[in-house]
Amino acid sequence: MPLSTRGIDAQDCNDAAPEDRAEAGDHAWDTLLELVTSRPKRAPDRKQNRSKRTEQQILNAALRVFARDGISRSRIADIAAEAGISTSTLYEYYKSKEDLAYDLPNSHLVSFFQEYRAAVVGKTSAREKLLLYLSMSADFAREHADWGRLFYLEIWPSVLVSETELRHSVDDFARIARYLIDEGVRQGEFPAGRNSYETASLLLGAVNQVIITWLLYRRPRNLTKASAEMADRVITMIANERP
Amino acid sequence: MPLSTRGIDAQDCNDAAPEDRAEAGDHAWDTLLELVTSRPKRAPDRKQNRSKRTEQQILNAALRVFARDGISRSRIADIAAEAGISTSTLYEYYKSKEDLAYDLPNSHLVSFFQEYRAAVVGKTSAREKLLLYLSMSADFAREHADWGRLFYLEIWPSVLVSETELRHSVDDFARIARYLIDEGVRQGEFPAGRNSYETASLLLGAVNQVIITWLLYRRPRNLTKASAEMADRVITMIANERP
DNA sequence: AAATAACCCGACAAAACGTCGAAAAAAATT
DNA sequence: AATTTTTTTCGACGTTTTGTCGGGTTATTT
Repeated sequence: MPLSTRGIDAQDCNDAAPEDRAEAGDHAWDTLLELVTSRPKRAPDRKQNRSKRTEQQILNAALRVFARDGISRSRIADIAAEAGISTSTLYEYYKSKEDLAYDLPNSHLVSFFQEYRAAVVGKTSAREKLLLYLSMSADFAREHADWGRLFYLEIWPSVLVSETELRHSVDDFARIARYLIDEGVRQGEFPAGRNSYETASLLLGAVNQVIITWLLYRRPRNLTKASAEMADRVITMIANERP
Repeated sequence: MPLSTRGIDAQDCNDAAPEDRAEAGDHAWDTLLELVTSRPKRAPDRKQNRSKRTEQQILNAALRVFARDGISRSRIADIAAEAGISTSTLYEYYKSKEDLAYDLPNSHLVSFFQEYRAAVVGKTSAREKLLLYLSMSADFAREHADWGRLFYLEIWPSVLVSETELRHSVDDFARIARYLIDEGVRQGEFPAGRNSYETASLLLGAVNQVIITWLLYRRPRNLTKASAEMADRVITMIANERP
């Protein structure tokens, strides 16, 4: 649980000190990080502690079962049993399997953004920030492989994701990459003249491909090394690209 | 229906004329193309024409319904109704919805390989072949958008694909890219010293990302142009990479 | 044209999903 | 601390979807 309750304070500095130093106090960057780490949780309307515990049990159980069987083969009854509750209780918390599946990855995703936010402090160049971002995203999937399988292999590419709340967090994922690419161009680390949207697709597509292959086949063996290499390689290519 | 019945003749040239010209008559390349265009169809044991028609109706209906509702929300009964048959008849052909969903993309995929095989004749450099391959893959998804949604957004990344027959065709997809990269290195078009597996991930990941984004959001508007640009850009980067 | 094989469907069984009202537990009120 | 009220849980039950089976229909073979 990194960073915890930083929610409010970064936002209301909007009208406060408008620093003019170009490098260090990057306003838009802070705002973006604040945004992605504070997407509101759905349905926080439970009163008793017992409920929070039950909800957590459901989430843990669902993650295990989904990762093991895939969403389509998983049964609500199995998840409820694994969570130690009755199926009807589960329906008190989520109105359907789909609802559960598409809410589930949210908390992990926010955790990832929080971890990144904490780790990126001190990095100055856009290139460093970008490399860290991509490396950390792969490492996060490795450390939370059950979540990774669910998110990268079932949720992210799904047609259904565009109808859910999760969509915003997914969009944030690309938004950060795009922001850093633009920043790199402004600071002269990357050549100008390219569509940053396309460049972001290139970067994310390449790294995600490595992650997905690892999640499916556990190859290459060392994901941390492979993804960092890939990220570094592609970033270098982009930096050296003739405009 | 491109190329139609070229199945057999290319195979029995295995023991025939072993041409030594390095460029034109590339044996391994022909063999690979032959392999990917002739993956055996599952369950060809139907005798009557009536059955072939019924099976085709099922496939067409399933493609429409899956693309419209997503696999998980689609109902067998809907597909059967759309195909103009009873549900129990559908079960004569496919033992489950999953079975149907994972067999469905096969024929289109083979068609794509066949179209590519026909179009690549005459291209000599590995770079040209690779560019054509990636461009055509995007264009094929655009022309068969229903199939594209099913294949790229639901089947390919799925955990379940690794258990199905379709896996082989999916593997073929990457194998061709890898082959062409290796060929490019041999012919000096690309610098040596890189893992061709990694380079293939980079290429496919980048282009697929463009395709997926288009399938989900219809952006960028012109997929043909965007994917060709992306492919060309990445191939150029790889060609210019310092070893 | 009779026999055999292939194909199709209605009726039924099984499994999974989802709802509801009442019981149990916790919190609030008196 | 007994009560009322609110929150949470669960078993019983209805609905939807999946999957099976035997017999009837159509095509093919002899």
